[in-house]
Amino acid sequence: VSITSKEIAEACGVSRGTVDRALNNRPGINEETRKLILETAERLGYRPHFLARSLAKGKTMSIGLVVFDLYNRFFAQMANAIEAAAREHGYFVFLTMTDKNPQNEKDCIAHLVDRKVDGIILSPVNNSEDYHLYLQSLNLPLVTVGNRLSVHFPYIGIHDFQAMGDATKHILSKQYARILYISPPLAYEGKTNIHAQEQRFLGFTHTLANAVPAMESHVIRDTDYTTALDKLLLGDGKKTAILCSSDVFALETLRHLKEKGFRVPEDIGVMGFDNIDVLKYVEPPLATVTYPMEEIGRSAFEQLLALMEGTEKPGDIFLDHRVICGKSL
Amino acid sequence: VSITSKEIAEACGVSRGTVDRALNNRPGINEETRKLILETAERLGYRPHFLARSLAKGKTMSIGLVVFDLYNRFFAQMANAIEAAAREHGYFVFLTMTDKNPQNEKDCIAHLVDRKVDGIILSPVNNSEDYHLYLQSLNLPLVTVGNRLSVHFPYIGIHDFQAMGDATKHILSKQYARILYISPPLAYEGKTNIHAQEQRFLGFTHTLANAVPAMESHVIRDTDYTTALDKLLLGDGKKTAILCSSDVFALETLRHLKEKGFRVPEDIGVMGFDNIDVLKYVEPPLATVTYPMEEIGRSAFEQLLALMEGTEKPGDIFLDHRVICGKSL
DNA sequence: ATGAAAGCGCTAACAA
DNA sequence: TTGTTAGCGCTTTCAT
Repeated sequence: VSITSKEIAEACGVSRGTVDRALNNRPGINEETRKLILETAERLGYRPHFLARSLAKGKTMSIGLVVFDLYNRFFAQMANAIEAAAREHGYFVFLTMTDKNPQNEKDCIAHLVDRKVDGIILSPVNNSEDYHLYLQSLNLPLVTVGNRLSVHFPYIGIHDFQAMGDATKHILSKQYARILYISPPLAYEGKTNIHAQEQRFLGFTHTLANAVPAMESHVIRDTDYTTALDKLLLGDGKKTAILCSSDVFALETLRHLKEKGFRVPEDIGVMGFDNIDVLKYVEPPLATVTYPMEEIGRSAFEQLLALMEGTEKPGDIFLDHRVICGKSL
Repeated sequence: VSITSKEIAEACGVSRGTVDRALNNRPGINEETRKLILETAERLGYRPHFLARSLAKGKTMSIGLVVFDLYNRFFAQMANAIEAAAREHGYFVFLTMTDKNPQNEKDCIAHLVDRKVDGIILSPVNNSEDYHLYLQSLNLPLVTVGNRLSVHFPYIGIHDFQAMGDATKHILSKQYARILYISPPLAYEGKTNIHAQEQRFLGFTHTLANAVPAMESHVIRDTDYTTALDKLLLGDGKKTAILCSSDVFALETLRHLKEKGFRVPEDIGVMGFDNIDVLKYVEPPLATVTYPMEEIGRSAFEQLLALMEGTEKPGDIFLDHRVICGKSL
């Protein structure tokens, strides 16, 4: 049904080689013939066959994106930026999702490799030694986001350690008597990749350890963290701030506190992390840490591009973060 | 670097044809040879070359997804569901975004066609007569979501007309003296596809026209709708309900009202539409209309699959919606 | 049951 | 400047 370069060749009375030269403006061809060929191609509505070209050149001009899911605002926004950057450069994006399931991630990667993508942007949930040996063995340009995997793959993100440290300092600067840190359960510790969350946690403990004067603190990593929270809030009327390792926890905490009749910030302070876009509709404005999600996406693609083109040796990129005060502290 | 079927053939001392028969369990091959070939393939770590297969078979096992962007919760959730459904069936998804720009949409479609996707799920922003003639001329399986395009392409969604009618009735059943309808500006009317929004609007006006007793109403379609809103809320103390054509408007309205010192629902009622997932963190719980976004995604893929496989004649699918009362009315 | 050969549509190296 | 040829890796038809 569709026009091939061979038909153009016949229509112009030249060879396919010549047609190819004209179509891809390669040297070694008469201007006249080139014009003729280009015109006929136009007239016939010629469209190059991508698969055939890819097969011949060994490049597909497509990349794979592997994320947890798109319910997560971070991934949705980042994917958005990646797609935009990619298409600007002629690349298309295969979207795949793992639902945080390590096996799914392996399958996704395997499929993307089978489809001969030119590169992969991965938000890893896997973490084992074997795993990144496997990835290296693929010999495929790959950059990571969301969670660090190993020094062998560029990582684009922020300094989570410092960022959470800054958040902690921000709370320390206020008049609180104790601080609770809420973080996802570590049930999967060691099994799945939670590098970013770990860094945040370390940033918190490190900053707190050096705080003068020292401040009382508790860490909640239970799956059912609201129950754990209730227990801690019972009894003494110590002025408490709750620092959450991500906005989603902070929002749920906020909701939970309201239900329990606590006022924020009068009775209890709450701070999140990520500055997801829905915060603008939440009352009171949540204190949080912001960073450019779109830019992470864009940079990730650009680093991948550098790897794919082999022009420069790409490394990690750390973007700036900033504390947003809000009115919840 | 990678093993081809030819190498397997040589290793087994058979022809490529035989290898193919074994690999794709086709009839006409000795069980012994098949086993031998399968084992060698396994041993050598053979992986079929997707591009080559696609080129030969004319099928790529990939589909294109064309949406506005992923900031929109509807698209993010739907894309999530589509990817899951697709991969379950062995299809991969090319993600492309239009930013509501008609030209971008055309480019996206053109690129997807060039890449020989087997089908497309489109959330159209274009609307012209020429346009769907063009799409038809592609002769490619295509289903639409988000906005209806033409009767020639299956549409998966809800009955927006009835749904907004139900929302209107819900408000009518409460003790309000007037109702304001907030909808996106119609600056683009006729230029871009706003079918869903139109249906909602019609559902509103139709229901209101038949209301007994009649109720005062105003429609706000200004770009700067908060200013328009302020004007209407000045003066008479008529008990007012604000019905928004989507949750995002409702959330912004909510925020605006709070700033102005209005209490919701005591002073003014607010209702949204879509039940986006962030509503669970908003205070007061917003009255809205809910419908299964994931199911739309899944159904869209299934309809597309039916089209691609040519098994059955797919048609439109309308999923159920439901009013959620919330506490904002 | 197996092999041979012709494609799918494009690219690239080598001749002319 | 142009044509020829040999791939890219897999599928499929037709012989054997």
